[in-house]
Amino acid sequence: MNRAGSFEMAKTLTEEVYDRLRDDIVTLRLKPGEKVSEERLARRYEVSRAPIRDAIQKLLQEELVLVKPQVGTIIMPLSLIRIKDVVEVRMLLEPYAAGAAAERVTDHDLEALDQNFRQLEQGGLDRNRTDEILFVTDNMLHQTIWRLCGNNEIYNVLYNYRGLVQRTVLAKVNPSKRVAPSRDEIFAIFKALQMRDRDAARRAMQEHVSGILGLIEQLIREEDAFLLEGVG
Amino acid sequence: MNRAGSFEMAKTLTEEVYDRLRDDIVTLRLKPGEKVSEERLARRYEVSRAPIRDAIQKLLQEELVLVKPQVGTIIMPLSLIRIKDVVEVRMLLEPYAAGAAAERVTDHDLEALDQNFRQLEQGGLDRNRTDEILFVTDNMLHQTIWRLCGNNEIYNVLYNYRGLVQRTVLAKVNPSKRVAPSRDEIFAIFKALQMRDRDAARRAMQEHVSGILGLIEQLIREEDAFLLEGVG
DNA sequence: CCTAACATACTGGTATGTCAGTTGTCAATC
DNA sequence: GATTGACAACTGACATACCAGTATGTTAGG
Repeated sequence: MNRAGSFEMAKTLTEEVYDRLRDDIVTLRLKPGEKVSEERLARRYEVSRAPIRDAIQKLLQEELVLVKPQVGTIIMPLSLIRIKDVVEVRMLLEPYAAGAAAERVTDHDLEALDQNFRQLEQGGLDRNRTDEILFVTDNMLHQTIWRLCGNNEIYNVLYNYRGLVQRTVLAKVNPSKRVAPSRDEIFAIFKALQMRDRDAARRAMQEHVSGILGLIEQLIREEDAFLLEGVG
Repeated sequence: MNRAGSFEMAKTLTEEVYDRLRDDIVTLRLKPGEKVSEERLARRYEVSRAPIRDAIQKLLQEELVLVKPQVGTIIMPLSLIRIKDVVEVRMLLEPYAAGAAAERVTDHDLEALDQNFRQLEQGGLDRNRTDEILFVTDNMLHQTIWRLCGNNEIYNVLYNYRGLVQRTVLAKVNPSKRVAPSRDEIFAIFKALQMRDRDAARRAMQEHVSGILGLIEQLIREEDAFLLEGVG
């Protein structure tokens, strides 16, 4: 059911609601901690409460919402600790996945990635556009690796996390700080894939996720400092 | 919402149905590939279709069932390939978890585990009873480690897999083959926890999961051989 | 005997109504 | 002024009814 098949049959309302709701959450149109209700959502999306309930069940599984019976449903608050846990899992899985993918990547996959990287290199674009391409490229690289690693469970686990990470990045990360290192990191991964070098791919991915983990840890420190400041 | 809190409030019907349905699946009372229907299940458990649907959503997330719209719902067929993927993920996560747990385990946790291991050692029990205790002990050891590893996401991922693994073991594994090595393996893990030895715990767990992986791979080979035989 | 149109039974998807539990309000009470 | 408790508003849990899509058996036509 995962790993988007070439083209989908007609989506059910549940799926449609799920997609829209999920997008509203990860793009922060629905804010962390915000209270929603099945009925209001039903009116908002102009469907009945049934598909809303089903969609919320799926979001519950991704832990993007929190349901308290008889009280309400809230958008899962951001938790840097939780994101740190997620990134730690990625740290354990993704280097292996990258290594496996290096041995399985096809020319077609490499070509698709190469197009994005060429856009990145030519430069001359304004900052926002560069960041956007970087974001898309990074995403594509990761998802390509998940898909190619030959282990569908790894794909599932990592795929399910993508919303959480994306939401955190949008909410907390000042893009300007992180662009340069990130670009070098993912480029190194791409190069390793091109050379079908398992070890190099593993190391490059390890480096990359370490970078993300370091960023998260720094954010946690900043948050702690802010909280202490508030008290003092 | 995970990590069973000390005592639960009144369960919702959905939770109750989920528990019963899940148990019926992992104990093979509902057989892999068997077709079920929301309405029949509703009659069987004497509830309406609503809680059945919610429960099925949860089982869908664990991939214990497969839902085809307008066609039916079937119990997820056993797939050794899939289990192999699952065990590979465990191979990447559990050694780390065991190492982390070794540094966090409390005397209370050790005492609880020790009780089980003492039962195993004294012997003099019939085979079935020994296997049962071994099974329980193994389960407790793993879940203790997941809980103690300090990373809730690792816990969640591994916890979600427990049904799939259990079902496969029940369906495919001839217990007599596997008892002795498994006992030594988990005992080594326990010892490492007792000594709070991170590296030893990691290695012992690696060994243990390797053993399981080897078992699965052997089962796959046997299945292939059987299929080829059928053709020849 | 085969094929294709059709009738039928069954499925999950969806809409809607009801219910019991929770929460916040606000007046009665101390 | 603080505490309490009745009450109204709102929530998700659950029941029920209906719908549209799918599979399958049946039959008319060749």
